[in-house]
Amino acid sequence: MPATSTRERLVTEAMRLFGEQGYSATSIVQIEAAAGLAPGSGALYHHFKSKQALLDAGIDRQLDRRHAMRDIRALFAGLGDLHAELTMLGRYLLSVLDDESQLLRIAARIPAHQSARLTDARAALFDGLYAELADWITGWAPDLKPETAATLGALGVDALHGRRAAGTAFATPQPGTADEHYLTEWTATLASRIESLRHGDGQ
Amino acid sequence: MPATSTRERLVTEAMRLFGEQGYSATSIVQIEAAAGLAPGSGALYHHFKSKQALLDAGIDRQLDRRHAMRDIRALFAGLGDLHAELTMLGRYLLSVLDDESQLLRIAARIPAHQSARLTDARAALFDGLYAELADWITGWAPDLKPETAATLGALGVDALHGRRAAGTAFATPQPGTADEHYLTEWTATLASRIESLRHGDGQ
DNA sequence: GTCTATACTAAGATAGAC
DNA sequence: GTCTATCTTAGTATAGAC
Repeated sequence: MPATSTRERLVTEAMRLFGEQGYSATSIVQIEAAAGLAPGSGALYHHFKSKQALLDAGIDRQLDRRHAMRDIRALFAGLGDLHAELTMLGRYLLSVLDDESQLLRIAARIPAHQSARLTDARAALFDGLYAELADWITGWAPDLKPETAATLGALGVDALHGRRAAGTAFATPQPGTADEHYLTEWTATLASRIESLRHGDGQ
Repeated sequence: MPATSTRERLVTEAMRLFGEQGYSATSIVQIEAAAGLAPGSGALYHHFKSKQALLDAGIDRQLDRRHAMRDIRALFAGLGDLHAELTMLGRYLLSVLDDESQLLRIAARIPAHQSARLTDARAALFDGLYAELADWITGWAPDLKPETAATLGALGVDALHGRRAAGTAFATPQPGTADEHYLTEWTATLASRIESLRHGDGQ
């Protein structure tokens, strides 16, 4: 990490501290200190108009990263095996949730009305993940009612998110020990439901 | 609601405001005003030593309520039909999450280290719900490895929690329109998995 | 761009009259 | 137990020297 700009360091440290302590509980002084500036000097304000503007910059940076990661999903289409593809899809969904865990942690702690940008970023993430799983399910059970596929997609993503939400309260990304067990059961459960829907179609 | 004590009103209003705005974003002045005391008077401090003590009292009150609700689960044991029992169990789990939504909302917004009592209350709730679903599953598939039952129990509860977590960011308890669809799919998915585990036992 | 110093505001908590 | 008034601390943000 050679020669990052002060502005960049401020965003990085601010988002880290927001994630650990919450937005309002993190002071400008702390952020300045963490970024290597003199704590208490208003040096931060030469880069950002306000604390809110700093948060907005952090959100935008995360959104940029999110866009840069698009179209990875195509990588594991076409294995031809429902169970194998679903396993990879589950792993992928979990990794996305981990990439976004900082933003999710911050969003979870801020009252919804306080930052529309943050609320929107969170909603867009989940809408995307719901749709991703639902689309994949539809590919394997084309005659499924769109509503059923959407609900099952939401259920699958919600389960993974719920799994992370407990650890999301803490700052540490959580050990992956039991992750594999969970993911195995997740795959088996969804696969079982999808299989039964493929035969009893129209549902 | 006749003649509630000032102390009781303070706890009620404080927990409501903590849930809506977060703990640190809610001021003593606001709480006093909401409870019908003169805003800015230290009148609150005749009932509670500090803001933290007020939160603790709110948590304890919720824990008391939780204990008072125990042993309802026995009500829907013994219908004899897996699908029917699971539907009722799902509805019950959702209702518990709704009863606890205020506390969960508050807990989600407070850094974990700031209130061990709150973190513990949250963990105890989920441990209880995980075990409740896992036990029921074990009743229908006795030969299941305890670990598998536990994982599937966690998955089921996590899915319901994830479903509520989106709405949990907001203060409103969320309309129940799509709840039935979700619960129907939840039941079908878990039932499908349990059925398959009953036959391919030992797993 | 970063520093020292400080203005301004709001919060948690206390003292003492009634 | 509740009030008015106030102490103390901490946070956001700004001004001006370097």
